[in-house]
Amino acid sequence: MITVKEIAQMCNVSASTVSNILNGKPNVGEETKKRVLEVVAQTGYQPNYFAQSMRKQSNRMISIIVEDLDEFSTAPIVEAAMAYCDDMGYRTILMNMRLYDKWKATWYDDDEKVREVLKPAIQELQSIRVDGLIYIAGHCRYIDYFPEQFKIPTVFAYGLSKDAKFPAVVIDDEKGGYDMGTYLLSMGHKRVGVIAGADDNLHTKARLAGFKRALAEADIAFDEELVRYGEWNRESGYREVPYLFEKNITAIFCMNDSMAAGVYDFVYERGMEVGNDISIVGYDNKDLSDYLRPRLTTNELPLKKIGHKASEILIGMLESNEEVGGKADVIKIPCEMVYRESVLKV
Amino acid sequence: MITVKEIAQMCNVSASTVSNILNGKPNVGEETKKRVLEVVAQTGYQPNYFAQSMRKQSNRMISIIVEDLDEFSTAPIVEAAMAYCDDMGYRTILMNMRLYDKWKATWYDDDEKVREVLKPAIQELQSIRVDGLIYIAGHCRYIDYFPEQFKIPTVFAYGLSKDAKFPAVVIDDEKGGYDMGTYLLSMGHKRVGVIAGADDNLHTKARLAGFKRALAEADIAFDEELVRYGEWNRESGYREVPYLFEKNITAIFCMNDSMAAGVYDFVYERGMEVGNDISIVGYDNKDLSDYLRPRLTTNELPLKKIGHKASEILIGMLESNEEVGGKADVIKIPCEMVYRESVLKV
DNA sequence: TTGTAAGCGTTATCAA
DNA sequence: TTGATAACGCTTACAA
Repeated sequence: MITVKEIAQMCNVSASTVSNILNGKPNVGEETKKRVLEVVAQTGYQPNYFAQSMRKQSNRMISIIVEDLDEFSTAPIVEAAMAYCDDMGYRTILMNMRLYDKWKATWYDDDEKVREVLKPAIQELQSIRVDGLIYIAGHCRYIDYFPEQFKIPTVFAYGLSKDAKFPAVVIDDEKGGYDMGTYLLSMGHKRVGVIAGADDNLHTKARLAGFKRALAEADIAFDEELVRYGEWNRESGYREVPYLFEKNITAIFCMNDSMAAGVYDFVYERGMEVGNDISIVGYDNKDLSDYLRPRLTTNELPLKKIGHKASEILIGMLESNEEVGGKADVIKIPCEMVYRESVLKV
Repeated sequence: MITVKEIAQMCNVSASTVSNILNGKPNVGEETKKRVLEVVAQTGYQPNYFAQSMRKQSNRMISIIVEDLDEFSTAPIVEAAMAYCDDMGYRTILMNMRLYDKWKATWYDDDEKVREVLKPAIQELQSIRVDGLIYIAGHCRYIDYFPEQFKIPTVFAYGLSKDAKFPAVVIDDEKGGYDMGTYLLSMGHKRVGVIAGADDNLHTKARLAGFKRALAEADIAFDEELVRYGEWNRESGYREVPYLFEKNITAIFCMNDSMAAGVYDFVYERGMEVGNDISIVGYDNKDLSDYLRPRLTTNELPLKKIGHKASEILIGMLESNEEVGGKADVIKIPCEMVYRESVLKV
């Protein structure tokens, strides 16, 4: 690989002159400048990034750690985060823990498993001397994998930090649940069943809280009997919906699109029609929601916004250089309702 | 940040001794070794990666350039490639050109646009002194964006290099078209319409060629009139299918799942039933194919395998250190048929 | 068994 | 306006 020294020799100047020119320093002769730039262009010379950052003691590098790149919510967040970092002149380095790929859902309750994978990743971060870290969770929860002494400026995205000193950017699930509730109410549905996710899940709790708030505002009593808990997948939607049908409901709020699809399966099997005999809404606005028939009304996850905001906060921290004292912010980004044809006005 | 020097001082030894211990060199006293390792553990010292690779003149780093991380086929390829690189002890650095995000489909015919984005990425590669590159295309075609003098060992994935010196790993589209053809024939369909992608697209051409081969083997004449060309999206499936219905076909081979979904839309509107009045197959096995009703028979893209193979080839090149002479291999990975309920046996 | 010194490629400082 | 020199943190050859 060609170096400054060689460029310098070829131009009959010193290495420092070449460096000065390349770094746009003032006080360089027009003549030499032209000559050097020409040679640089000809040779395709690129300064060695390692040498540069070692010397400068700064590398404008941000690491993005994801729990699984293949999880549906992750790639858009990453894409948006990278876009912003790029624009701000930061390099990004993506580390993929492949948690789902390795263990399906069995790591959820096993912090030790995650710590084991995260440890080498963190070591690498420290070894690379990244300026900051964006940790992108696969699903929302309190995350507590980082060692006490972890000091790299970090922002959490799509998940929360147990350690309150780290900022986090998450979905506004409460508002999402509230919006769904008000919408169903506005369409005249008074007995609304809910197929929630796991009952101790943060998404579940917040969406349910918002839903209750909507009911309360309309002076409708919340009935715990109308809530069933699934595992976010199609099968559990299919499995739980019969219990709801026994309760005389006219609409079902599924807390994600996959479970809604399971409900569609059941409704179809019974020869009924969604958006007619029963109204259904989902959550996420995954691709599939537009292919169900009738198309599913749902609440779109603001994934790109989350990625953007997280990197914005991180870079803000890096550039302001303020000591992160005490409790950091938790930013909640609202979802956006997508109205389609799965809800009947009654 | 703590350095070897400081560790050395704390242990009353020299920096080289610390380095030797950390790098598992022989001829170090058990006693000092223990002491040093202890201090290293206590301080959480991590060697500076930049200093290391500068000194060692090697960094075991592979870059992955993607045209768009958000394109459905990309993340799985990346995930698999990263997994293999990890296992082999290579760091990966992902660069996302965000071509679709920036320009939708308008860059397809505009090589200059792409070169403009690729150029800084390549400069960065060279600046980081990566050992190798995996270029992941957003869709299959001949790629010709790299400068003449580009010398970094490179493998293409999901796309081909115009410059024959670079190996490529792509889908075996010809076999995919053939498999679809034989399957439909085996189900008794003799007049099969085709909704293809853009007519100059490599996927289109190869899948059509395979399809023709299947027909030929069954002694059925290929009828150009039964082929319509779309733009890979739902709308074009919907738009093109009426022409096919005029031709008395009993089945339709859609060259991707999205166009198949458009055909479903049309069939549904006409009050007919897929898998009964008309048989339909797709291609890709995107999520949506499992949510259409009836579930869509399709051909699964071997994305993980492509990512794995591409990195395997690249690392093979790096470790064998052979000069890449002349023409490189193009590896074709077969798709896997996914049989569901959208085809009627006649 | 351990330590000294040199060098990887760059840039900042300071002197010419 | 330019150049010599030192330093970033690490590893390695060689000397002790």
